[in-house]
Amino acid sequence: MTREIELSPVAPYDFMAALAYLRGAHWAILERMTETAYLRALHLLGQAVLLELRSEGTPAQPRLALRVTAAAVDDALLAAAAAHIRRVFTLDVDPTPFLALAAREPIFGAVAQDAALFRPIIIASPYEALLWAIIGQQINTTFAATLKRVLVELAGHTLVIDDEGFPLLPTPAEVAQIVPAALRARQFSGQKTAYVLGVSAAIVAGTLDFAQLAALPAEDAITALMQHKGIGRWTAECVLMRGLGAVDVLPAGDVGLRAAIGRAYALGRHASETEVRERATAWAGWRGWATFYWWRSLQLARAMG
DNA sequence: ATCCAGGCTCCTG
DNA sequence: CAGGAGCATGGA
Repeated sequence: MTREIELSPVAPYDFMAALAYLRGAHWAILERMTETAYLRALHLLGQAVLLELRSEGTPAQPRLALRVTAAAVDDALLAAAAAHIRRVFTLDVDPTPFLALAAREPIFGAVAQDAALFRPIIIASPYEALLWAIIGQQINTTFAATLKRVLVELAGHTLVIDDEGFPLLPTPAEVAQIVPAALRARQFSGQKTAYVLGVSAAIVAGTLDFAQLAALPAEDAITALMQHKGIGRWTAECVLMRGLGAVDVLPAGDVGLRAAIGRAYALGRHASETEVRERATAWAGWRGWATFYWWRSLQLARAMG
């Protein structure tokens, strides 16, 4: 069964720019981008659902059409799907104050050049953001994408719609049941194996609860996340920023962020964590958004070869 | 081959 | 409390 709903982003909004970003994002292995559409299968309200998003407007007058396909699509599911897409694509956030910050500084202004048309994209769930952060610890993002695929292959299911298969991220319960040796045999280190299985079991047990964390001030949520083995400050900050959409969380120790800033400001080396924090005072209130555009500058550099 | 990747834990001093 | 080893693998 398929139903459709229309979404109106805060204008202006360029959906094609969002698609282009997603095509080059290593973490986006469950998303399928065609010329004009974004497709993604996920669990919503306990159901496996396929979302298909395409543009029906212009950047100046943006309108997006969302098709929701599942065994049964009631009003609640349709509303949940719309809310999900609005959150993931930050359709409801007015970027005006951020644009004012970016315009004050030529170098960052260039990095965030198209922020007027294209806003940060959030990972589909806090759990997926947490998996991506743990997997990505200390390894390059290409290899991290390989490991994420392994997790999906080992424990995930496939949603089949009209003879087409769409991979689903395994649930915490499904991941928690993976035998450690299976991950070790597929290039996971012993530590990553323990961390991924441990946090998944904690979610099943209820000792790690994203709904509770989302209600806390960012710094409290970071502290709470860091109580779990395998979650340091960087991982906690990534979960808030990429999974919960925290607009002002800055992973100042991040190697990629330090590299991007070092290069943009011609330091001839990585910026130090302290230097990142100092620069970031200029983006106060929007440091999470700033990080998104810095990271994307690395993605664009990669695409240039 | 060597160094570095969108780090974390544990152990020293 | 700061600093460093070990983890495991791939890409440049």
